[in-house]
Amino acid sequence: MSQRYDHDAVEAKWQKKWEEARCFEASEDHSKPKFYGLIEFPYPSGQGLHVGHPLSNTAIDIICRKRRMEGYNVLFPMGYDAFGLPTENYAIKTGIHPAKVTEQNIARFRSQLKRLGFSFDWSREVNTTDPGYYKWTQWIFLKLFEHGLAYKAEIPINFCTSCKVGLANEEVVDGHCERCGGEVVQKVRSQWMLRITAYAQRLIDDLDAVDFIERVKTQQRNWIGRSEGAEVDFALAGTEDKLRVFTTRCDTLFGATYMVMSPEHPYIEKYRDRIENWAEVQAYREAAARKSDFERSELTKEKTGVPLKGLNAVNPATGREIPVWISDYVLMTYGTGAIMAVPAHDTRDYAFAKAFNLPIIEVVAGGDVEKEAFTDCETGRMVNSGFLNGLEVEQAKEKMIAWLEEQGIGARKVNYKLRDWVFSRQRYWGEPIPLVHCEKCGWVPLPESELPLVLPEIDDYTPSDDGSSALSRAKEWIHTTCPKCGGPAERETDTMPNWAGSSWYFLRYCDPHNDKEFASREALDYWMPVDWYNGGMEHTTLHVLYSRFWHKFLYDIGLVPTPEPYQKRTSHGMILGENGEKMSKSRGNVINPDDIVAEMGADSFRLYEMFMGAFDQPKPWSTTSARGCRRFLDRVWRLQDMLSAESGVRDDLKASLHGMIKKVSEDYEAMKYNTAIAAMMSFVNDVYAKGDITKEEFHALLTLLNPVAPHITEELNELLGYETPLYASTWPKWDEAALVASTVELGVQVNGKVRARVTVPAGLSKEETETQVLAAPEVQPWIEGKTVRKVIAVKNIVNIVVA
RNA sequence: GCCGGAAUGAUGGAAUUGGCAGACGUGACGGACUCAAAAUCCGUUGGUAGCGAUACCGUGUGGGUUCAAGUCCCACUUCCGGCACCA
Repeated sequence: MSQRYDHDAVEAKWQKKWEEARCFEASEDHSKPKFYGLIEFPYPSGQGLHVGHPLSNTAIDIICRKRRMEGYNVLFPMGYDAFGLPTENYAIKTGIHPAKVTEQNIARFRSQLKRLGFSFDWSREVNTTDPGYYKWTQWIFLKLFEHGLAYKAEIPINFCTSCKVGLANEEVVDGHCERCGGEVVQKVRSQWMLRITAYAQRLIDDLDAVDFIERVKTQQRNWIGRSEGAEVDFALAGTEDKLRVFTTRCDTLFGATYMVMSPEHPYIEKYRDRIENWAEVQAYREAAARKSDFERSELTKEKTGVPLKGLNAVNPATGREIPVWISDYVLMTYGTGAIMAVPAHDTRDYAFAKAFNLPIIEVVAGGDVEKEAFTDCETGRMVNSGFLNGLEVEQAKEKMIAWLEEQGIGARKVNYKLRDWVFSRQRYWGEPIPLVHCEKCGWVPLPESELPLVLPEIDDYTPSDDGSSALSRAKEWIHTTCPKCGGPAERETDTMPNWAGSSWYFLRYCDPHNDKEFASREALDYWMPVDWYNGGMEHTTLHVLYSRFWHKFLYDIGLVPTPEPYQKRTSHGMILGENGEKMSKSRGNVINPDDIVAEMGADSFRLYEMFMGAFDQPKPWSTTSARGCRRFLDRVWRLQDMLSAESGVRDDLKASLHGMIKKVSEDYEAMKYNTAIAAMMSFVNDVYAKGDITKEEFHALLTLLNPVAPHITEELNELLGYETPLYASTWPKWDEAALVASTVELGVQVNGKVRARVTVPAGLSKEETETQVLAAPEVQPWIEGKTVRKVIAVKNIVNIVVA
């Protein structure tokens, strides 16, 4: 009898062996085909790993282990995205330097990850807070600056009142800070911005060339929010000025009965003297300024606004004067900050017109504008619209654009919802922005020789009361000389957001110890692009979009070989608590991976996470189900007591074995890990029913199971007497011929209902099958005395239609 | 409101993409082993009726297409994600 399966001993043994053999380190032999598998490097929080990390990691670990067995040179690296607020907040509280906290947290993460047996290439570990790494983050920033893609702007930013830090739009969730949940308000600050909008169209277009799961593509497209339309100039009566608007419905121009400007529109100040109700206007603007973007958009109900008395616009289509209003439903940050209002065909304009009794003119027939706005573009026909009358909406748009261009008062225009990326953080624990401000020369980049610009040692990490970072108090560090003129200059005290280091880390993995370049061109040519990248959906509009943008920029300036960083992007579903709710400390339903590993071992844990359900769907945790996975590994372990005296693959197991090889091979590739594992369970059940297994059959099973449960399978492989460890073995191939059984059981339907089963020899033609089935005794009771109208034989089904 | 995803036994989930619904696991029940328990092994387990073979019903709801629908079409309901006054 074999010994009991002792997961601790087995797993420790093999983890040590792998480390000593360095068998998962990527080779620099560039003649072999490569595979670059990637998972999002974790933020090393104080809490350690949660159950979601191993889900993503195991999924790609399986693919990487399989690829190695298929002969690929595999790069599967790991690192830490370690700049960020929780560490800094902890430092503020305790006074311990964030670098020190980071180091401790990384040590914990590393040991947890090693305990789970992932086949990472640990020799390539990166850490975004290491000056040797962030030197290159700063370097790339300088390249962006050099090419005009980094600029400083006075803009209203999202400001978290609790973190005292500016946030990108992507980091604001329901008017609250994504990280701490604090209230977010608008604050005007001078901020570094990255011109991601310059890449908006390419970020959409190039999605066609990559293999991302569809929901990632759609979500990115929606976030970028392309919309096609036209810009149109409306003359302001009695002035030389034009009020420019953006519209997607220029076909409805004849129906524009008033205009609305955002309360921040510069024309309001400009025409202050003409505005007769200035006090009222000013009061409205002040009230709007006090509201955050969130408040302004949250209360979708009541429309508010004030007319600008004394200022009228002229509808260029009708020549009529129409009033100009201001309202906070028009955003200064989109389009031109002003709109033409067509209440008959826009629901917001309709609500506004109803609230303030403004005229509603129908210009697209087909709805009932007495009741509601008619916004359908498919069925309507133009009316009350001069030269557009009778046209369909799409035709009318084209004709209107042509007319506008001819008149010189408008043009085709594409707008995007995507905004430029607010890149400054008023925080200590981030990459310093390597620029200095000189009175004479303005913003001057540091020369490359001065990189990395290292964070200075300070005692107090708290942001300053004026909202600037703790760095603003490091006077010695701040005061420097201008690299250009040698005069006195000051360093930038804002740091980069934590998305900076993660925007290019996959490049560093290709050549992580290079101190001359961020990565050698040779390494990049060989390894890039990432072949398969798995990560969370929450990063779709943040990290994935940002890193695509950086990568495209680096491609444009000739530093990387591919226009896209990731060839394939997949995403896992969230693991919920046992009660089906999201895991959280406050709900008290958090599962700690350490506990599970201690109880049943890393292999069982990995196996369970892969077996739980569809990889991309959310699914609840169940510790009892996890124990079922442990039970399966116990059954596999005991197969060593069931070794047959025979050898080779026996005929009666051949179909079952090859079926399993095929199923597992294909299902791994499709991330259908749950059904792959079910197939192996079925095979083991077959073996138990049969009573014994040969060494060769067992070895095939172990090879297939190895990517999911690497430790136990290596141990059994060794116990079986195989000298080559599984990690150095070859992935098995299935034999299609072996899959064909000698007989097939057909389900026989009569009028669509299964009535009988008939076993016939395999490989019969359709006609022969039909003849045999109609003659089969099991079928007779159902067709006797009836007319057989039709017989359909498909796959394993024969349907007989009788009357 | 818009864009995605989902709804299948007590339960997590399968179903070769139109072809025998419920694979595999959990739980439950029964049996074997044991002085006993645990562990293990072997069964049973969608519902209703029947001793039974069997019959009828059954994939959120209502219609439809088809020899055949969990799968396709139309109209809904509920839940989960994302976006949201984007002109």
